[in-house]
This record gives sequence, structure tokens and C-alpha cells, in this order.
Amino acid sequence: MATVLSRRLGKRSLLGTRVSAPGALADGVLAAPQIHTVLPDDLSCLQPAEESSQAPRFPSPSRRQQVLVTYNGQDCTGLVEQHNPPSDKVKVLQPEQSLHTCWRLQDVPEVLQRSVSDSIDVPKRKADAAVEMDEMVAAMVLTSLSCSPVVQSPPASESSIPSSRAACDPWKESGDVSDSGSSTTSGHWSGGSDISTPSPPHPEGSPKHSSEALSSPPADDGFETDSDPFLLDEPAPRKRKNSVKVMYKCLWPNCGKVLRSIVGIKRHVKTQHLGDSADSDQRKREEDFYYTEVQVKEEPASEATTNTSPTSVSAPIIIHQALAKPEALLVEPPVLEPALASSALSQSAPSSFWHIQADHAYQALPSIQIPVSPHIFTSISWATATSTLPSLSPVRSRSLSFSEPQPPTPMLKSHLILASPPRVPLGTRKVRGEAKKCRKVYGIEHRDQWCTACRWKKACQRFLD
DNA sequence: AGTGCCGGGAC
DNA sequence: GTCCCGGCACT
Repeated sequence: MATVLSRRLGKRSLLGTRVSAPGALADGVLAAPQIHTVLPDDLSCLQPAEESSQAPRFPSPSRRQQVLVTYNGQDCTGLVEQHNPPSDKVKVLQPEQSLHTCWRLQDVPEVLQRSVSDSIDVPKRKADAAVEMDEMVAAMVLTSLSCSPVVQSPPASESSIPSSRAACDPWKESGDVSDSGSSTTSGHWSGGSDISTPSPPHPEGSPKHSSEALSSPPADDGFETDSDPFLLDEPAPRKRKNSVKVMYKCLWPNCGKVLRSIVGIKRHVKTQHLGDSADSDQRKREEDFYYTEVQVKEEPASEATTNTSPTSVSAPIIIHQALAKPEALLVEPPVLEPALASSALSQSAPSSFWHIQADHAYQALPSIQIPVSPHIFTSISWATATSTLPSLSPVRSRSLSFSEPQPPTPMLKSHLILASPPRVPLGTRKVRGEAKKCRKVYGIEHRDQWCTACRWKKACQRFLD
């Protein structure tokens, strides 16, 4: 558990860094008003300030960082030639344009810095940004809660593109939540990283489906793409292989939204930029004009977990799956009771324990104690517990039970380990509890009244500690 | 010594 | 799968 909570700091580099070029810097080297360097999952962050603005994105983890630059609406690659930490400037070479441009780093949400490598310093986040993030998190949670699991859960392949959500990056915030609550800290990631964290399963669905389901006009805010970060650490059930996924990016100035489906992007362009007027033919052509395909390389979760080796990049955009994000689970609404969800969010939530007890669960899983505290893992634990112990009757729950049936969610055993209380130090014998056991209560002479486990000299199931 | 229960064996 | 128990850890 503790290990899960401790998050690992990502190395710092351009990756995950938003750089910008303010109009007037002393040295006047800056060529464009604004560029962004973002994590792969931050597609929607791209918001060129002008038509001509450039947006370096998705730097590769390779030594000489490669970034994607949006130049006049076209993507081209650039190489980070040098980075000057004191001034936070980055020099980018765009071979295709034979351009050298300089950029300035701008602070970004923490989550974006998770998988960064080591060449560039990422400045701390500002406080007001944090507030914004808080709001975003809240909004995200609400949004998630209002969605059905099916709609909410996109196909596995999309898990790697929590782009738009990351745009403003609520995730980092949730990360903070699970941490200590200091959401203003910054650049500081101690993440549930190395270990694979539990993640809710998702019904498979076609991208089209989910994206269309989500893209009802008013709500067309790019959420289609975010499918979910939760999948990032999705374990075995879905074996993802490296593949290239086609996304659609809005080329409208100051937009840069990336969606999964053509329909979605068209609708986005139409509704957000062209106006939803009736003369469709013209509009239709314009829609086509204002989006472009981008290829997104997907990597298996396992690789992401280990923060992958910095191999060279072939695809323009690399969706670098973030490390397991516990916070992502936070927003796993279908299995969460709202109150619980909010408690997970709220750091002031009181601690308590759930006891799920089943007399004959012995040998399978005696009991599950789930610390309900500011820890995000609460929800995980519950999902895990219920999914692994389908036979448990809610009625037997001692202190807390959910009326909502849990969706069948296959989980890994390791998740259970994470979720279960540290009652049994691995490899050691369980510390004897205070509670009376059948033997004491009934005495040897009434052995027949003992619980089965006691009779078998197993851990007592009747008087749990 | 008494107790709790893990690990493993017998069926 | 159930049932039992040797033996260890802990009180």
C-alpha cells in the first residue's frame, strides 16, 4: 500500500512541458507566440494562439528530444537542440522548414510531467492553476458519475489517449488528492507508478460507439478522446499491442482538439467553429478542411509502467501511456457510491473500515478490510473485493454495504494485495488479534460450535479481529 | 502452557 | 473439494 502511495518522480524533460513564447522576450529570439509541448495524452492541450503559431508536441524520450510542431496547421517534427534551464528556453530545430526557433517553458499540470525524461526542468505550477485543476477534477468526476459504464468505458485501444482530459489535466490533481492534498506543489510526483495499480475493467466497445455516444453537441468538449486514463494500467484482460491509432485533430486556430472519430471531429468543427447552420453542403466541406488525421502510437500498458526505454520515434505522436494512475480509478463511477467517491476526493473524509465477512469464505478469502480514508484506493479496494468475492453477501457486511450491484469486474490478484489491509505482513505470520475466538468462547468441549475454520485450525471466521 | 493458524497431508 | 493436524509464532 505504502509503496503504491509513494509516487515516483518522473524525470524532467520537455516531455510533459508546455512551452510558450511570450511576445516579447528580452533577447527577441522567439519566433512564435506560443507553443506547447505536451504529453502524448494531452492532445487537446494544443492551442496555438494564432494560425501561424507552432506547437511542438510529443517529444520523444530519446536523447535529443523530438517534438511535433504544428506549423501553419501542419504537423512537422522538430528537434530540441538545446535547453536552457535558467531561462527555461528551448531551442527547436525544424528540419523541414530549416527553422530554428526558441521557446520558453511554461508551467504545466503535474501529471504531464510524469513520464518526462531528464533534459528539461519543469517549473512549478502556479497556485491559480491548481484551483482550476480542482474544478476540473470535480467536473470530471461528476461527468463520469453521470455516464453509464458502457459509455464511459471506451475500448482498450483508446486508453492511451486521455488527451482532452489531460488538456487541463485533472489527473494530476487527483494524484495530489491521493497524496497529501497539497495540490499546489508541483513537479513532484510520487506516483503509484512502478507497481501496477488496479484498474477497473471496461466493456469493450467500438470507438465509434463511445465517441458518438459522448458527443452530443452541447457536451462536445473533447471528452470523446479521453476514454480513460483508467485503462492505462489495465492489466491482462485486454492485451494491447503496439499499434497506431488514427485520431482526428481540429485545425481551427486556438483549438487543436483531438477526437477519436471523424463524426466527432466533424461535429466539433461544425458546432464549435462553423456554427450549426443549415446550409450543409458548404459546411460539410469546411468541416473536412478543419480537421486532420493524426496517428497515435499506442503502447502496451506494461511498457508504460516501466517508463519505457527511449527508443526512437517513428510516429509523429507517441501516446506514452502514463504510469498507473491511481487517481484514474477515482473517477471510476459506476462502481462507486457517490458518497464514497466524494469521500475519496475529499481529504477530510473520516477513516473507517469496511468489514466484509463471510463465514465460509475461509480458504478463499477470509475477510476484507478496506480502509476508507482519504486514500483513493478505497474505491479500488471495493471494486476488487466485490469482484473477487462474488459470493459474498452484502447482508453480511458489517459496517458498510452497497445497494448497487457491482459489475462483473475481473481483477488481478495483485490488486487485491494492494487493496487489502496490511494485516499480514508478507511472508510473516499474522499477528494475533485481540478478538476472542471460537475456542475461547465455546471451549474445547463445545468444539462443534466452533466455526469451521477454527475446527480446522484455520483462521477463525467468526470472530474476526 | 495456551492459543491461533499456516502449511500440508489424507481422503 | 472437505477435513484434519503437525508445528510454528505469539501471548
